[in-house]
Amino acid sequence: MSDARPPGNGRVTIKEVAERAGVSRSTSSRALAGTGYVAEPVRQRVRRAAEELGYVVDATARSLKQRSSRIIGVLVSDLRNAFYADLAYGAGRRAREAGFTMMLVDDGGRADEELEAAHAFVASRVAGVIVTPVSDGAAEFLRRQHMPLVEVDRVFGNGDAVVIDNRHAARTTTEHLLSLGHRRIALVIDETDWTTGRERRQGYEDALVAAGLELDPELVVSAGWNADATEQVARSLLAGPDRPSAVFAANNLLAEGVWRGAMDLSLRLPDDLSLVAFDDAPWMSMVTPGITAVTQDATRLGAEAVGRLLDRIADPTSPARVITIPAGFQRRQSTSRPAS
Amino acid sequence: MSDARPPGNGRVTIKEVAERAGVSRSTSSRALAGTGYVAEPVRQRVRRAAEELGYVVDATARSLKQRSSRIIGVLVSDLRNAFYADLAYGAGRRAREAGFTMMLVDDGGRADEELEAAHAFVASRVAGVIVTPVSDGAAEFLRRQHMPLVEVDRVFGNGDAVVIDNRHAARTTTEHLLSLGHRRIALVIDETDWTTGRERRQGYEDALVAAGLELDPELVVSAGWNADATEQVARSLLAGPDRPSAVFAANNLLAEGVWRGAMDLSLRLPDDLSLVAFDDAPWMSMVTPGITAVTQDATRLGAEAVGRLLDRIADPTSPARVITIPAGFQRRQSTSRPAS
DNA sequence: TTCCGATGTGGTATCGATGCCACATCGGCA
DNA sequence: TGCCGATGTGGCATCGATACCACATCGGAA
Repeated sequence: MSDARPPGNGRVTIKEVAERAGVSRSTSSRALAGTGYVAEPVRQRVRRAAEELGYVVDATARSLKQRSSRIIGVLVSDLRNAFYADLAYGAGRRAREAGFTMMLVDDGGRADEELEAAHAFVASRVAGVIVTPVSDGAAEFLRRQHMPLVEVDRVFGNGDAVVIDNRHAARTTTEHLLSLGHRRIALVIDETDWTTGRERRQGYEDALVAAGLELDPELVVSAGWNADATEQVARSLLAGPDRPSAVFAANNLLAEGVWRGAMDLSLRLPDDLSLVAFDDAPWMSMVTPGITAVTQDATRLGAEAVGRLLDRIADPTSPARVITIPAGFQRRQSTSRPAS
Repeated sequence: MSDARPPGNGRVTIKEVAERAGVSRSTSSRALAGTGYVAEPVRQRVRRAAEELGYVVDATARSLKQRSSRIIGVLVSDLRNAFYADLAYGAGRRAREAGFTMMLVDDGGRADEELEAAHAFVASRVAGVIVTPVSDGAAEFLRRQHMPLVEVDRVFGNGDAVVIDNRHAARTTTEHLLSLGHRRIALVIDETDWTTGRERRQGYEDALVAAGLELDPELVVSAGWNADATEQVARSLLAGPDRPSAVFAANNLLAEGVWRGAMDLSLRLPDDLSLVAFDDAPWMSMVTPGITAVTQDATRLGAEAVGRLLDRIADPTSPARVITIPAGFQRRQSTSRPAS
């Protein structure tokens, strides 16, 4: 308990613990790390000595010797977005359960910062990395460095990944609108270069095609990265007389933008417009009417990714796996049959 | 660029870089780290050799030798709460600007996990720690280990800290309600053992006392940790005939609970009840009517904390400082003069 | 010409933990 | 008595980067 700072520097080392416990350094190491044989009374003595001296193992020294740390790198696009925050939460919790700590970096959706973060992870000799990729640069770099890697939510490479069943969820959601009687259904989406967007768009098209409808390119609108920009896009989409009777927003930020745009135009949900969002957010259950949404368990996504990563670390040669997690569906009041 | 794995293990070391560049290890180290003299052409050559070999410095070895890493530990209570996520975002960004990486742990508001995380930080020899403390255990432990430390949002010790001006903000907020004509103003609060809650309560009382009102203990209601529990508490608070005409909810979760409780009872804002929240959240600007709120710049809070921490690391002996950040106020439609 | 300062060399120590090895004890069992 | 297995010792090497030292070089200034 007392803070002892015997030699030059300051921190207690295992050598002092060993001396205090009256054993050798080897034995202390075994007793503390729990590897190899140690008689119970000796283990007790060592542990007590460590406690009394306030000894804390030097993970940098241990990592150097063992050539890997007990740290997992997590790389997300935007912590301020609840989706990523939840994902990081799930990843961190699962990692801690397994005795790992999380090193978290927010790359702001920028490829250069993503690569820089990957570099930092390798430098820190993390045991593995979870990433919601924005380009293939980081993943490629990490693979070249033989770093265990799991992509989450989106996938660029052909390694391990954990994703939502985007296509299927988008299809059934679109079918929900169709079954209500909608025929002009707009899709507001950000980025179709990514698997996430591509799959969601594909699910949307699957449903329309299956219903025998023509695909109208004008109804697929791409919007930017924040709610403000989307609000503008939504206003022009919804302003005309031939506006769609329903909008499917492909993520929570887009949904917010569309919702605000609709408010600006004094459109009433669901009478004037049906709205459904991919990815639930707290506000969707609080506004009136509540917004129907596809729910993604981001926390689980993060946890599963870490789980897969731990398996990968344990067995570096097993074949790559893509884990698909089903999405949920939360029907609320923002969707109903079209007015006319 | 090509991945070279010459010797036994796998990773490229500085020795190989030195050989390829045709210089000594000392010189390579200086060239790459940018410390000490190196002639420009030599630096170029070394950098190029490192690039070609895909060399990445081993931070564990460097940290061991230098007895400190370029990592900052950040310890928050709940990443799923936007306040902490924003705070972590700000901290991470500021840290990265300074060339540090963030090691993030969510302790779930539990003292035991907090202590465990502090232990992990010390083990990793992080350069310093930011914490939103839930007990004094972790902070005390870190101080005993001579770990640079900054407390954020709440403060337990008497070291460095960065906090919101809670008392003043709570006072002016309460005065806002008083000036509208409210006399029975309830305060729904979680925890008054913490400085945050204590200060907010004090600000609330300051305003009432200054207005010459009696303090009614029945109007100060303590609620739990999540919105669901708060909802129940709010319902019993708001059910009676002598219910308060205004509620001041001391954080965003409490506000959500009170809001839901009011909805359950079909109370209309602001006619039947005025509601104001400490800590703005996205939904507050989206519901109708919008919720008046004290705004805290959590991102700035995190950034300032890291800034203070870096100063502390640079100068371990300077006196402790508490940095107070002003809160903002966002008037919306949930507050108006009482009905009768 | 001489000397200086800037630059670079190689070798060695260091950081703290761990792993390994040859060797020492010791109690108990055949 | 002899030998085994369990346990522990103490010394030394290792992980990779960095710090430091005594020396070497070399171009240019005095």
